Amino acid sequence: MVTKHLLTGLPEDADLRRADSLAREIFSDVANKWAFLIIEALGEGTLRFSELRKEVAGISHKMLTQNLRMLERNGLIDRKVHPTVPPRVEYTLTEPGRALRATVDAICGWTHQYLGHIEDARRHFDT
Amino acid sequence: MVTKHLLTGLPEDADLRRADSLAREIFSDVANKWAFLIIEALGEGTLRFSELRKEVAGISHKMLTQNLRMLERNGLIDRKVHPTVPPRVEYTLTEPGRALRATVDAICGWTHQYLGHIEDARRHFDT
DNA sequence: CTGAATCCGCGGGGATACTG
DNA sequence: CAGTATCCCCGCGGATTCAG
Repeated sequence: MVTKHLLTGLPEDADLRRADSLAREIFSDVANKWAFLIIEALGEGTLRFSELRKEVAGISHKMLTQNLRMLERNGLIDRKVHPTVPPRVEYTLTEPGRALRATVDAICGWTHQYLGHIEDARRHFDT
Repeated sequence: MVTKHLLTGLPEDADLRRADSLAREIFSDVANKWAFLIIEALGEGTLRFSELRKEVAGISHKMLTQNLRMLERNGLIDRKVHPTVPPRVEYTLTEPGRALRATVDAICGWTHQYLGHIEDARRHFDT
């Protein structure tokens, strides 16, 4: 089955192996907290660079640009430059980006839902 | 609204702020590729340390133990030690862990679904 | 304001050796 | 086999500077 091997297994077929390695690469790109937080911050709206910087608490200038480039390259966000001075650049989620945001939302929901369980588990573990 | 501030914002209320910082911490722990790949590998079943090592391609001994400890501490996996020699340790997802796995599955599905879009976006970007 | 480039310190993470 | 501890190096990522 394909899904079984999509990210962790070792498919025999050359095509599957190629698709798998690509999926792995995308997964490694996208499955990091900064990318998720940026996607979450964008939501349904549009934000400028400096707004994102404020919205995503704790992110550095460099990490923000780096992740924005990555997300743009993978087609998750749309980057619109207004040729004004000073420049104004607006970022928006594309359709694939919004689709991924749904799953990031799910993770946020999960975190929210299990906060109590996790606190308990931690207290129990730290002894 | 709570969810708006759950991960990115700055709530005014002290309780919310505390919950938020905790949520952030959990999010930072859990939202990394190795944790996801381990969760995905465990799936519905039970795996030993050495089996996980094989299943999660490319993970090092150290990263595996480190992430397993973290996941155990947060109550996402159950660690069962069989007092035999040689030792036998089995890992299984707990209920919260399985709940999170559903969302990780969603990300895998997303990756699969948008592979084509992403390839195209990349080709277009790399010019 | 956005963002590329450079410098650099610190810690992530690999390899290895050792215990139970 | 599972897990901890130690060493060590490379690269992530922060701070700063310069450009458009």
